[in-house]
Amino acid sequence: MIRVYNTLSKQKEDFQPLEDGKVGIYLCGPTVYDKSHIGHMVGPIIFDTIKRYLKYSGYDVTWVVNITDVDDKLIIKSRERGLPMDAIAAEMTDDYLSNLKSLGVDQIDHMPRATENIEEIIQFTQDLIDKGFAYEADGDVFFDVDADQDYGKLSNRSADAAQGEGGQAVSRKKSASDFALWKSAKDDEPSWKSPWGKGRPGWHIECSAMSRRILGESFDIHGGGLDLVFPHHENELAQSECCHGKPMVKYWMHNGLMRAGDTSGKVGGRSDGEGDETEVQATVETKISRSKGAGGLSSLIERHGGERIRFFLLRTHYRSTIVFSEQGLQEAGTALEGFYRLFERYKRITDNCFYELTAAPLRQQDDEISSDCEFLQQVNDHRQSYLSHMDDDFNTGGATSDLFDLVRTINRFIDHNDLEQACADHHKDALTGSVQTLRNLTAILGIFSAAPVGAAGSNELTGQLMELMIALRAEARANKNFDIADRIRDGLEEIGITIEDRKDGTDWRVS
RNA sequence: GGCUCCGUGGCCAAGUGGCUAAGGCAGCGGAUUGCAAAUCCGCCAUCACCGGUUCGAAUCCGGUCGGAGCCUCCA
Repeated sequence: MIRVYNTLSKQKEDFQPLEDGKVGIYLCGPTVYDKSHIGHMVGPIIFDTIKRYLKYSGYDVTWVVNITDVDDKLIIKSRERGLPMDAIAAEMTDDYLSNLKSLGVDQIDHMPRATENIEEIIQFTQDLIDKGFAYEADGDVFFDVDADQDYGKLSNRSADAAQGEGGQAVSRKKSASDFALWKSAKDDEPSWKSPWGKGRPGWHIECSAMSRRILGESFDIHGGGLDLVFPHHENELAQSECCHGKPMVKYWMHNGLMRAGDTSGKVGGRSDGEGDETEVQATVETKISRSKGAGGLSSLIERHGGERIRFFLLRTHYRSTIVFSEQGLQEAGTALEGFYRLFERYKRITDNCFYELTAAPLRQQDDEISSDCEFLQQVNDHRQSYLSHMDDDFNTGGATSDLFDLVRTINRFIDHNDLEQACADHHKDALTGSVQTLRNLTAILGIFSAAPVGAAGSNELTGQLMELMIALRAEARANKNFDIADRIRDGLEEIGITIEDRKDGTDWRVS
């Protein structure tokens, strides 16, 4: 039984979708006014993993991530850069999508844009007016918080404690906590025709409208960053439930926020203030979106690779705060090396490529692996532990530790039976079975779908040169000329190539 | 001020009432190696502090200290 922490009830609940076997997930995506930073990727990566796990558990999952492409910030950006709003939105959406791709997020089924759902949004707003939960004021439409008895139940806030947006709108609102469903537009602002004049949607209404269109009036999971609980999700919930008279979402899931905690200055950074050297030493941790120099996600991906970043995020439970640091990323990379080494051993022994293995689509099929072989028994124990971690509110941190256990178990099996020397058929079968299990479990996390770049021969010329170097070194070693042999090895190490001697030959890799 | 959450070894991080407190990184010792690398084996914590509940708590309750988020745009 999968259990899920629900922000609404503040506790873990048994996961039971509204419709048997089917799951609808809506995740709040970005407002595309600027390039994405790593904090924007936490939600997509964890929900990508959650969807994979739910699929593996037998559910038919529909996952929606919206793109907010109309909003005050976009309008401001558009003025600053002298470009139309939709051009900026298109540029930033491309950036977002390419980041998702690099990080292996490929499970999204729908990515609706606010501007493509204006009709739906207007309809939704009209419904709320008709039902007495919203009112028009001078071209603006506001949600009437006082009309909603339940307002505040998600973020545990009373209506009057929840002061809405201020500014010019404030005078037209009946209550300070009322929020805009529709905003009237000035002449130079992007706008759409509506029953209340030209205008644009408010921030929250698009999610209510688009989730209804794609997932229905009630759906299973709504996700987003912890910072969206109030006001965004509180208001979405209010709109939808007042409009439909039934619960909008069964499980509200919120991921922890990422903070910058690095003093290296490259990606992390400090929150504010000028600060001299001594201050920089005292690491200031801040929410990424508020820290300076938080951008540069694409350069981060270039330097570390998407897999490392994904693994780094998945090693922590999704609800906890993640402190971002270069060091943490580096460590994640080192930890990943152990897997790569095992895949190489597997290839040497069986001549099969781990990355080409097809992951078992379903947990049930996978359950059938039982054996009286002690080794496979241990493999299965680790698998069971992995699954119970994932069942427990998608505890990817605990699950990854089972993966390390699994790797060690397999390595031990290879060592104890000297499989790299000679591998009998029954050993080969056992090894293959265990590696297949590893494939199945890592596929759920969305890692190891392809060989890491630069892990083997980067190009033909390098390969040929390395062959020559290794041959020369082998000759030196055969002649017990270890000074030369070591000089070659040390020299290569200096330029980032690691040499591994084994009984039947020498391997190399870019480290 | 109101509302949440967190504080586990040098660092990261599972565990949320009961076997000897997972795992990763770093470190140390050993096997292996010409020496390395890789791999394997072994070593390295009583859970911020104080008090309480309990036969029994890192895990529940109260307090103290420290940190974070939301209450304004925010993944």
